[in-house]
Amino acid sequence: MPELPEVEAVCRRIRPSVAGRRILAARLLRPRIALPHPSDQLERFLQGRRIETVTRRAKNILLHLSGRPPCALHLHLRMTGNLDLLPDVRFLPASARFYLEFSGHDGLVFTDPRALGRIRLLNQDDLAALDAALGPEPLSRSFTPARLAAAARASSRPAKLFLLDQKRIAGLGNIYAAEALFLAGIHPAQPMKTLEPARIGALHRAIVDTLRGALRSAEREYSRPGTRSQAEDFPLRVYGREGHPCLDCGHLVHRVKQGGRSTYFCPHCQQPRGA
DNA sequence: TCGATCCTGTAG
DNA sequence: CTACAGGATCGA
Repeated sequence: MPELPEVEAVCRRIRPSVAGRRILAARLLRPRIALPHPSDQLERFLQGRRIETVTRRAKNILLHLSGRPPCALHLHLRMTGNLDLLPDVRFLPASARFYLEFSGHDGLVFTDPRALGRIRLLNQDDLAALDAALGPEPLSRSFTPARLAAAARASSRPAKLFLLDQKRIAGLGNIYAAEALFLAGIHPAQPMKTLEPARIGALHRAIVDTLRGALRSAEREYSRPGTRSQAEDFPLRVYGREGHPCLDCGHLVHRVKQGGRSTYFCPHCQQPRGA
């Protein structure tokens, strides 16, 4: 679930019910995800604090907390994490790994079947370091074609790996990186620095369009009861479609490994160009 | 810049 | 049984 659009949707969904609330109790059901914090210390630290605001940076969720030295609870959903509002924390889902309890037994739960997600406490320096380690937010004004072009010129990495690098662009993941490259007609192995300016422009547009579309879809999903597959609102054009005909040209979609992860692409619509 | 690793679940 | 999964980090 969690690339930038899904993480943003989670933030928007929980914000109204979480911002301004006081934490009556915190429980870490899987201590490992909060290392190196000792679980009892983390629970004690959170107890009694107030959540001021909920913000997002790339795929990172930040619950800014009240208290003397300003700090924040940093949540990363990784592959299968999620945050849900609970009417009553005495009834937890099976994949609950961590939760905060508010007044009246309602709460916020971190669920994660694979338990690859992470929770940490960040001070001001940590927050600044986190921000500094990340590239521009692709849905903000700071993400311009010129900035993308400048970063591209400086990198000989394959386009797909470039897009996954959070230091270059913050928040793209395996699915939407593949989708953006397909939209822009770029071969995933094409070295970034060999892309024509026009291609960079197309890629910039493709990234923004892909993320905007996915965000709208993710928001609608949360606002609607019942489980709908993402594909119903936001059909993926190449991701997961190995061996199926390309929706644009009919050639079969290929799957290759890059950086240990699957990349899907159309060999006809996304041909390597130039050097 | 790779591969292994952290975990659990699901599909083939 | 094996392969794979929307992520990131660490050590070689």
